[in-house]
Amino acid sequence: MVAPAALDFQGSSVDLARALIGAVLLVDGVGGRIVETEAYDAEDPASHSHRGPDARNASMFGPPGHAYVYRSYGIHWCLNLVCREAGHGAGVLIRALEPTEGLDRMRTRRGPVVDLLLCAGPGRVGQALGITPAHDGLPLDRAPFELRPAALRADVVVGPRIGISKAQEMPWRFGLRGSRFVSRRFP
DNA sequence: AGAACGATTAACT
DNA sequence: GTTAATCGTTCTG
Repeated sequence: MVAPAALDFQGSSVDLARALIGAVLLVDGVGGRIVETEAYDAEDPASHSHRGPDARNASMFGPPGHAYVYRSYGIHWCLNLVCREAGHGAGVLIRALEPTEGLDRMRTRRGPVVDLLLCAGPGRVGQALGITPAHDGLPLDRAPFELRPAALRADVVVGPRIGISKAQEMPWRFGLRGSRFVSRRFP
C-alpha cells in the first residue's frame, strides 16, 4: 500500500508541477490524467507574474488551489493551477492530458482530430475542457472542477520548457514517462 | 501612437 | 522543416 501523493498547493510550483503528473483533472466531468505540466514563479523571467500583479494575472496572486486562465496568442485559453501563499504569484500550466472521461464532448469541441491530439498542448487542453475566462479565479476543490491526486507516485521525466524566450534552460517541464499524449517528446 | 511580441496551433512545403 | 492567424500586453519614440 503506497500513500497517495497529496497535492500541496502551499509549496513551490516546481514541486506541484511534478506532483500533478498522474493526477486526474476534470472540468464538468470532462478531462483525464495529467501527463505534462510546466512550473512558473514570480522570480522567473518567463512567468506572467514576474512583473507583479495586474488585471490579467490577478488570479496568480490570489489564493492557492484556484485556477488562473489566460489568453495565449490572442486565440487560445490556457489553464494554470495557482500555488504558494496568496500574493506570491506562482502556478503550474497544464500542458497535456490523457483523455479518459467525456471523450464525446472533447471531440465535439476539438473538431476532426485523432484522439491522441485532443489534449496534447495547453491550448488544446483549454479547448477540449471548455475553459473560458469565466473559470479564471475559481477554486479547484469544487464544481465545475474535480482534481484527484495520483494513486501511485508517477514515473516522471523532466526537460526544458516550451515556447518561451527567457529562462529557457530551466528544467521546469514535467511529463509522464512514455506517455504518447504529451505535446512533445522529452529528450 | 505605432511596433513588436508572445507559456500556441494548424496548415503547408 | 516553415509560416499565417490573431489580439491583448508591453516596449519604444
